Amino acid sequence: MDGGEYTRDQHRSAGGALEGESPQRPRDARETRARILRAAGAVFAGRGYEAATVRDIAARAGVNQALIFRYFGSKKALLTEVMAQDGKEQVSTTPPELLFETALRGVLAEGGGAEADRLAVYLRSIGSADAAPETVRALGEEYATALAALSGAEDGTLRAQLAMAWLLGIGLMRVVVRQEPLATAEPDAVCAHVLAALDRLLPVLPGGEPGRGTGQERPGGRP
Amino acid sequence: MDGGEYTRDQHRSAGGALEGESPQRPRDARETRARILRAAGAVFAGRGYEAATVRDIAARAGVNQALIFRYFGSKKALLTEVMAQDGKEQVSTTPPELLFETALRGVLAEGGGAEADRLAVYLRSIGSADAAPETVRALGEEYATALAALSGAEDGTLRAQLAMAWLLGIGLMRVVVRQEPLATAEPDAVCAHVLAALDRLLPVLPGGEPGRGTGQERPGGRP
DNA sequence: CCCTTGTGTAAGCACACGCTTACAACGCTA
DNA sequence: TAGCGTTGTAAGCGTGTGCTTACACAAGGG
Repeated sequence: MDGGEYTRDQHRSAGGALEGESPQRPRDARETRARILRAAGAVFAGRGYEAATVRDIAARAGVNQALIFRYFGSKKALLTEVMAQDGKEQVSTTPPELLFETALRGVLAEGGGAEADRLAVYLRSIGSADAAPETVRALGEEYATALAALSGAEDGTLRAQLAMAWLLGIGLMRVVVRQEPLATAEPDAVCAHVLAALDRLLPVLPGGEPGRGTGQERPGGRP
Repeated sequence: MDGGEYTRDQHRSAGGALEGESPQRPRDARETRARILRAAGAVFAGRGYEAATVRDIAARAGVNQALIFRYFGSKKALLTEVMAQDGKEQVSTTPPELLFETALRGVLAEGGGAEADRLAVYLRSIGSADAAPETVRALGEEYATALAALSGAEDGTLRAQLAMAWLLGIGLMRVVVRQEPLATAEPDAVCAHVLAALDRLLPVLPGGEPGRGTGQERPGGRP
């Protein structure tokens, strides 16, 4: 399917420093590890955990597959490491009332940003691997508690998880089911609809009536 | 893991007509086919397509695995047939304005009803198998057009698909991620929240303010 | 009776997978 | 130079998979 990019020319790699870190060292374990991680992310995202093979990942990374086991121990451990990449960073660096919209826009962002890739890994691997559901649960818990905290309602956690479920579902429809018109709809349009609807669930989120484009109004408190 | 029910006593099967069709025929191809189909549904739902094995399904159905290939040709064809079971029936037999709530309640229904099983098959197999996304897309199209028809809005299809995405996401959270409290929340409570929120998206759906239980109000037109 | 057709079974083929092993090339210090 | 730990490689082991083959019964027709 995909052409054979990344066929690294053994040692003496040319000049093209591709991560902004120590360009052109011939036997660099850190670089190799990172390369494997990146390749694994792409392959897991494109095919799901079960369908992805260690040989594929090794080939894409341009390394021998034995290295994968030296560096990560097992295929499952590799998946875990791929999914654990930052992730919870966003929760702690984004103000809670913007968390949902930020995440939504991340889901809606086009074309293999690292973030969309990670979501695809979740979605495509979620059915198997049992590492995936666990990670989704853990990450989801962080998002949910952050969102629940700012809704004063008694069932705030439920409400927050319902919102997250919508996020996941939208990602599923766009990334793996690819159903039109949702798959290629304008992020702004989707965002407006979702935020408007969620106004009933989590009243503190920004975003009022549908069709307004980016939500910027209603910046402050709730009654 | 699961106890070995279904260890059919070869020929001379006892009396218990279990499908309401031609009880107790010793070598009944139709019955065997149906048994395989049922077993496949259960195994695919519990483990996802890739992780499920033909041997598992055969054992659960109490038949030789070679029969599976005689009757269905391949594992993938079996998946397709399992997912194609009725499905679109619901769309044509349910009045559009109740379609969403009916589907939602199906998703929320506890414990392996055939419907929840089929949803689990979708969700757990959606990442791989590429038969699954296709079927979800096809089925989703039917739901979406039915829902879109009753919303007069120009972007009715988008709105309908967003609603379906929520459905899928809620199913994912409950069935495969199993995140609490959503996983074991009261169907009525979830339903009320979702319908209330969707009132902004698809105004013709029943269901107004949250916390009311089943919605019955606002039966008619939109402005 | 044999022959054919439909249903069920035991055994195994070919292959791709995750993972391991034995070894070579390199960079470094002495 | 030799010694040593690190990084990379080629080859293959064991296993489980989807799927096939060759055969055993049952029933009907000549």
